[in-house]
Amino acid sequence: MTAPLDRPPLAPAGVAFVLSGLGYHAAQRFRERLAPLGLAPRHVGVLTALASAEGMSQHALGQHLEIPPSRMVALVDELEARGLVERRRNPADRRAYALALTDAGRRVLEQVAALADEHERQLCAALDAEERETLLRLLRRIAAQQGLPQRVHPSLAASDRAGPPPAC
Amino acid sequence: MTAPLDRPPLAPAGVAFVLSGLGYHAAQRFRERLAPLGLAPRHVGVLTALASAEGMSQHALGQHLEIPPSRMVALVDELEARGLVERRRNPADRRAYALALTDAGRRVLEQVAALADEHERQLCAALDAEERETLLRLLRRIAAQQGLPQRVHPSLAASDRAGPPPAC
DNA sequence: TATTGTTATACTCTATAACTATA
DNA sequence: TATAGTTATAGAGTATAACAATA
Repeated sequence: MTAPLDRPPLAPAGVAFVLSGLGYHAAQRFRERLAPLGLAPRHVGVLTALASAEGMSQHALGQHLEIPPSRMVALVDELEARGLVERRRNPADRRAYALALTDAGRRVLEQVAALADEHERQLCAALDAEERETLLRLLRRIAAQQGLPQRVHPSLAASDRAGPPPAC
Repeated sequence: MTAPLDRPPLAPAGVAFVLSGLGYHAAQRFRERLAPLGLAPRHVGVLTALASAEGMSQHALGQHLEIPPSRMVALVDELEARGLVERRRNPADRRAYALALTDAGRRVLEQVAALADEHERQLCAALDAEERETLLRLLRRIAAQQGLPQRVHPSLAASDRAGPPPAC
């Protein structure tokens, strides 16, 4: 038996709500840390994927990350303008580029890794090492069951977000 | 001592990354469940807050949720157009409205609650009841330490997100 | 005829600033 | 002079579709 309240009985926030709010918060803080490098989280997504797949074409990388071609153009333009990525012509197929990280790109990725470590530490400050491990294990179980890829952030596939023109 | 890899040694995703990805995922799935009602998550944020603060002015509600006035206009316009919220003139101060949920608004909130329950269940399908409790406890500890409000979703204050015009 | 990358265009969401009316 | 709400405008980010070059 529950006691009557003087306000409408709001259900306490569940896992989904807290997860969503905390995930948003984590992403924003990461975005702020990244800003001084002139990068947004989506750029890190591309750089990181590229680090594991040098020489991949723009199209293939976009497919891996679920980023449509037209968006890849702008993204790679930006990274190339910052000197972090190179578009090399592929002699075997002159339609496609072979994308490559530059040395500057690799250095920036190291900076990003350091900054991500600090981000992780700050975000988890409330938990001890064992609790962090427990949390990570539970989160990974959910992520796996929900079909999320391990290293690709789902927000990169922004197609389902704000809603594009409704496919006239 | 770690064995050499044939690929660049990518650090495994930490709490921050998994949290952010899973939070995004949870938000998207919630958005999809909401779509048939003609609502977006932001509308639910406003409706929920209003349920605990009937008669509040548009401005005050906006401050509580950290939503700027001009955005509140559009948001309340949309909710009013759907017949979920009423703008009542406040005789004591004719500049301000007293916002109120309509009966339809209350019914929709009940539908949303049911749908959120199902969402919660589906999202946590990988965990048993005890694990869910553990997860929720850990997430709440982090949320509290990070200064997040308990019932207000941080994405409602979208000011820090994509970046508005840079305050010329 | 299919594929890689590009451009043109349109749409959503947002914030800032100027404005109206009340106080 | 300050406050509640509104409107006008501009910018960031995205997707679709038409297009060019190459296969």
